[in-house]
Formats: sequence, structure tokens, C-alpha cells
Amino acid sequence: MGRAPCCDKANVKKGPWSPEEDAKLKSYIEQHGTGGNWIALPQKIGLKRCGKSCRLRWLNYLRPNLKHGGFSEEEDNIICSLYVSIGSRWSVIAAQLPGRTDNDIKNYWNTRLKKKLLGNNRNRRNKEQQQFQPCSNNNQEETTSINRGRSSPSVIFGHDDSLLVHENNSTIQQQQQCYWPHFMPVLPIPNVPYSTSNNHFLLGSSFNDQDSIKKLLIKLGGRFYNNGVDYHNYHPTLDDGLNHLLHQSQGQGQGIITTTHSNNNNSTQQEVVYHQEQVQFGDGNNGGLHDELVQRQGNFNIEIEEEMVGTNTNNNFIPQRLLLNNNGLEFLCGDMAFSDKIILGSTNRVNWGESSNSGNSVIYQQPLLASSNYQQDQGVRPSEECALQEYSTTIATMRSNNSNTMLHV
DNA sequence: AAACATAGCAACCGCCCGGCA
DNA sequence: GTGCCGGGCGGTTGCTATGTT
Repeated sequence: MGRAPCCDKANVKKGPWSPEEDAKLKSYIEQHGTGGNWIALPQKIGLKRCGKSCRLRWLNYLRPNLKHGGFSEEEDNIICSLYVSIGSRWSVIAAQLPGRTDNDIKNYWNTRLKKKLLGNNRNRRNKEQQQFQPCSNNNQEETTSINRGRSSPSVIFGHDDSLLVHENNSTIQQQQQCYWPHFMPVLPIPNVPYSTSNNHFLLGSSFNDQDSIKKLLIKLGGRFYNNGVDYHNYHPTLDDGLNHLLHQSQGQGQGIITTTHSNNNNSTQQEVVYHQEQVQFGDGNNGGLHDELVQRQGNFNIEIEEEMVGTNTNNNFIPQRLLLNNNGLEFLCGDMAFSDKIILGSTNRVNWGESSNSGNSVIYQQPLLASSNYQQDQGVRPSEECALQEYSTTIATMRSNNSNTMLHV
């Protein structure tokens, strides 16, 4: 038996709000407040609306100090960097943008930013639609729309910056250049852990202070541990919490872990990785994503994959989840993968909205330290609760080894 | 000018979670 | 401890405006 409806569906009005309804609702709330009970509110003021509908109307439209449209470049930065980091947690993102509602941001992302970042504007798509071709286990013609699809497709970038869109149990490949690089925020944050002259600690401009980061982490449920390791210089970053979140999502079968094997046992700062595997966590039934990964694997033999690999005192590798093929950097983030051209060690940076003169960009990356290798080396079982601890431990280990390994965060 | 396609966005739906009895 | 209820949230839908052919 389902839940009782919150209101009498037959007797409530649906659809667009009239100015009269808006005036009634606004006037009442401004005078009396919501009274803490949205369900009862419409009856009090004689509105034939569901309480939830009233709440949404107030929060998304009538509430004072709301801004509509006209997102600034800075707001774009924040939205994109946070989306890349935490995904579609619109309320959290909205909390960082005064005057913006989660619904606004969600719509803005879905209708504009996503396409902007994917380079999916109309002109491009018109040209590129002709290049759409099935490339997976489904030979049927695909005419899917990325933007209007009723079920959200999975989108990852394959090798050569091609775009893989998985939808309805098939994968289609769209040859197009990824637009992420031109929009990735690349602002360094202070007090970052294990900072070297060459590494890249990149974070959205709105999170350049530790307090904001900590507050957000707390809001996100991040936890911090002290396992005896001296990391007094360690300052949690947004990514710490995101790593934690990523573990959570992996437990639900949504995450991707990239692990690497190397046939080079020397403790060098960089090693060529000749084999790579994609490890999927969860119940293994996430078929669509798996197909995409298999799709990618088939191309690895024509790529030179490199990874920044650090080592600890036991010569165990500490994968840094940084992949480099002959076309540039790739990294995975949830069900999306982003790609950009990058020269390892390059300190060239481009700002959000800029393109690099040299064609090399440094892009925002997340740590993914708890690969299966690392977990085995540490003798610990992957746990969503130890993500931050592992991260901190890794940092401490690398510090103690006085390693010059670049830590890409 | 008409038909069609696409973009943009307000609003709805249904699930989840926390508070409370 | 359990179940109910309301609020919050993310995903989806439907309508209108705009652009394209």
C-alpha cells in the first residue's frame, strides 16, 4: 500500500501559477510566515494548491532576493567546479550561490552549461550528428538526443576525446572535442597538502578558504580522522570530502575505480604503465557503464598510458589516478570522464573561460587513492568510511619519504 | 509562411530522511 | 522501536518561445 497523498489530488490546481495566486501566497507568507506547515498553508489562504506546490513556488520564484537568469562567469565557475566535484547536489551548489535556487541551477546546468561544456551547441551538433555512429553491442541506428532524453544518458569521453554516450543499453560515439578544458577552474588553494612546485591543486574559486571547505565538507557528511599520523600541516580540502563521497557511491555500484599495474619496480617519479584495468565496484550489474569501459579498453593497445606513480617505503605503488594517453590527460569522475591535453609537470595554467596559448591545460582533478592495489598494499578493506584517513595517510607517507612525486588532487 | 525541431524553464512526481508521537 | 507525516531534494515532464528548414 502506497503512502497517503499529501493533499486531495482531485481538488488541487496544477500547472502555471496565476498572478493572483502568487499575490495571495506572497502576501500571506510575508505577513505570517509559512507557519512551519506547508500542507496546511494553502487551505488557510484559500488556494487550491498542494502544499508542496506552494512551497516550491515560494522557494523558487516568490522568495525575496532571488535572481533569475543572467548567470555570471563566476557563477558558471562555481557551478561547474562543484558539479564536477560533487555531482548533481543542486541544493549544496545553490547554497554557494546567494539568490539562486537549486531548481534554477539545475535547469541552467541541464539546458546550458552542460552543453556549453560538452561543446554541444546547436551548430556543432548539427554538423556532428551526421557523424554519430553506433560503436558498441548494439547495431541499431541511434537517434538519441543528449539534451531531451527522458532518461539521463551516461556520458564519458573515450580516447581521442571522442564522446561516448550510453543510453538505453547502447553506446554511441560522437567525434567531438571536449570543451571542459576551457571552463575548468584552475585556481590554486592555499595550505594544500604536500605541495610541490610542480603540482596542481585546483579548486573552484569559491572554495579558496579552508573555512568554506570545511563547512561544505561537514554539510556533505565528511569526517576527519586522526590515526596518530602527524598531519598537522594537513588541511582538508573539498576533494577530501568528495573522495569520501566517491567511496559511498562505489558502495552503491555507481563508482569507477581505475587501477594500474606496472612492470617497472623502480621507484621513479613517473612510470609507463603498460596495462590498465578498469575495476567496477558494486554488484557488477551496472551494465551500461561496464560496456563503456570495455569499449575503452579495446583502444588501450594503441595508446601509451602513463600514470604518475608514487611509492612508499615498501615500493608499493600509490596510484594517483592520472592517466595520460598520447592525446592528453583523462580522468574519471563518477559516470563522466573528462579529457584534456596536458603535459605532465607543466605549470602552464589557463583560467576558466580561457584557452591556453600552448594548447596545454591543467584541469581540475580529484584524488582517487583507494585503488584496489593501494588497498591491498595497506592491508585494509575498502571502506567508505576510511577515505579521508587513507588520503591523509598517503600524504603523510609521501611526506615521510620526502618523495618528489607529484600529488595530483 | 508554415511546419518542425530545439531550447529554456516552471512545475510536478516520487523517493528519502528526520522529527515526533 | 516503530510508523506516520511533512519537508527537502533530484529527476522528469510539459508547455511556450525561439530557431531552422
